[in-house]
Amino acid sequence: MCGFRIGELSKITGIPTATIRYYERIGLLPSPPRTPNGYRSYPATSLQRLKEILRIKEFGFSLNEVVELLALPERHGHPCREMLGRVSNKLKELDRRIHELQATKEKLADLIRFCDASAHKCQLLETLSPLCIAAEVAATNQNE
Amino acid sequence: MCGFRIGELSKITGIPTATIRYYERIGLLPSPPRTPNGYRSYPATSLQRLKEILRIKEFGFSLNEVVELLALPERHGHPCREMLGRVSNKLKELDRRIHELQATKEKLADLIRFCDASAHKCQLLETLSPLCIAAEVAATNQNE
DNA sequence: TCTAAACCTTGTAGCTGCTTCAATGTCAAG
DNA sequence: CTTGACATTGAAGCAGCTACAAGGTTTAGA
Repeated sequence: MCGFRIGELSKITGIPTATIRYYERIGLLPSPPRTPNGYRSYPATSLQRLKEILRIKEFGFSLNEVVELLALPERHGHPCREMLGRVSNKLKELDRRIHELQATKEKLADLIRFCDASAHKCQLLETLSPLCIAAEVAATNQNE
Repeated sequence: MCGFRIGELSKITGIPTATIRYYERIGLLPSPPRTPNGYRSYPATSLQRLKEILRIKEFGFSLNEVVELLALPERHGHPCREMLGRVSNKLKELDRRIHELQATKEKLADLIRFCDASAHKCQLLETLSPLCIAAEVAATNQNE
């Protein structure tokens, strides 16, 4: 009848104990009963819950979204339809973020290409830093 | 000789006044002199500085990294080499994050495909939520 | 029996990059 | 003289943890 201690749960799931307590604090994981000495004593359902949380997080959902998704079947009349909507929205959001990062990455890559091309002037410093010392740049380019 | 007021700087750069004050607080933007009534009176160099900050941020650098990059020419003996190193690291970091997001996105897309394929069972709910109500799922799939 | 280690507890503060709020002060126009 | 648009400060809030500090408990070993 003795449940898991927080450290055991942590070892099984790989979630740090501080994080498990944090999940409890924000209402993501129900407060477990305590042993007489005050230690948390988790039932097997807590382990299940933590695994579900991990799984949903892997799909890119925030903790708030995890709370909502886990509550869907109870709260919502049409959980699957609702779920599908949320998943497609998340997919679009991931797409947006990927495109943003790619745009940023290409700008940065361009910067490096320009820097290599113009050996007499460091485009990196020119663009990212206001005070480019030309001599230093030349020396650096020789060394590379 | 009267400099910019914070609101003017904000309009020019598009950075909210609260954010400009925040940049000052964290040492990213030097504290400007004050007018007799206590208002900040920014010289033109502050405007330049804010524009530089914006530019570097656009390349995916954090504010801490912005501080470091802007200080490179003064602090470092070989600013261009150093800059090149930081830029390549940032490029790798962006790449990592893009791949992570793409992996997440593909997992999510797979989930949707499975859900569509198996009309009798909602894979979304099965995977993301522990209590899948089969009847509800069937009804939802009909409605779509 | 004593001690040291490995647990557990709580509360608090830190991280990033802001945003928002409250309470107040200043200044120009109508 | 009031109204509105500006400015000031300090503090709190967001996400998702992480890392303390200062203590209590339990267990193994000498």
